[in-house]
Amino acid sequence: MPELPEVETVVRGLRVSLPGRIVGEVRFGKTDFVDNPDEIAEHLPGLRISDVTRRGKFIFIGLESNASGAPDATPPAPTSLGYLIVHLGMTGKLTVIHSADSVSPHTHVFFVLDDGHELRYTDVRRFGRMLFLPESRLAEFTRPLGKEPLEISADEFCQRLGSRRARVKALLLDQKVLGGVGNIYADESLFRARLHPARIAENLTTKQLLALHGAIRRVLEEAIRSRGSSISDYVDSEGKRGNFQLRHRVYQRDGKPCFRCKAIIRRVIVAGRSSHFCPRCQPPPRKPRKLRKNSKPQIHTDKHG
DNA sequence: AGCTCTTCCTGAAAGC
DNA sequence: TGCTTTCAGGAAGAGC
Repeated sequence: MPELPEVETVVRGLRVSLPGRIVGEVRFGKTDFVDNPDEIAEHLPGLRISDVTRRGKFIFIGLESNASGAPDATPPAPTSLGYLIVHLGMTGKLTVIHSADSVSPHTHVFFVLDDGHELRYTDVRRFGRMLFLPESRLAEFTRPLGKEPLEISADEFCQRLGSRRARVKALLLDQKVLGGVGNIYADESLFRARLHPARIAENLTTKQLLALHGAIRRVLEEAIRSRGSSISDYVDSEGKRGNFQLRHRVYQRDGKPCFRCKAIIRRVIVAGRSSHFCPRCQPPPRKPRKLRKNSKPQIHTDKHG
């Protein structure tokens, strides 16, 4: 499943071949995962791809006017007209291949390019999403998105999570809090920070939050260097698999011994997701005492000093 | 505010 | 062998 490192790997690959290309015909198979297929088919042909960027798990393919049409006059500066935005969901793939190459099953969108290639979107389960976003609505689209995990400062990370009463894993998965962390990297980060996924964020010490902030950074950076994790059938824009799955410490290792302490890795459901952890390295939160009618309200000591 | 449940979809794996 | 059932999961929405 593509998370930040996989999406980043795809984006870096697309960045090699897409910028400068002019979009030609757009063809669709199924469109139930596309917000505005008619707009895409109508507006994209003739536009030039300016760049490819990432926000969280979203891929932004920048589109500008093709200013090279007039042979005589000085071409006007290209203006950004908007973005083709793609979320790969669980099984989405974006690949650039020759138009003559065979079409893999479940390929639902074809963007013909001006150099004999096509940008194709393939998605078995169609949990992905695609839309054309005009420049004028960029802010509206990005406003609710969470901070980039590789850019958020330690201070802001501690503030964002430390004030929340939810389980820490639920917050890591919440794309309005952090953009790009999914189930794999949430589990791997929590293991490295030695925090149980069901810990309540508010109850973590500043030291623990800082450890988590650092763990997320290290895990994501290491995974990007490994070109992502290939669980099931993830491949990048050139069809190549990643390698980070070989370095997972807990994800999908339930029943196997912890690399650090040899305890058996366990799997539980937290925040509706399979969560893998070492019961010794990541001790569970203390069972909250059953509240009695006349029990005093619990006072948390201020951990921020 | 935050939890659980449901929905979307398909293929893999388990069950019979 | 072959059919049926179950499960997985990112995100959004409903209901509690």
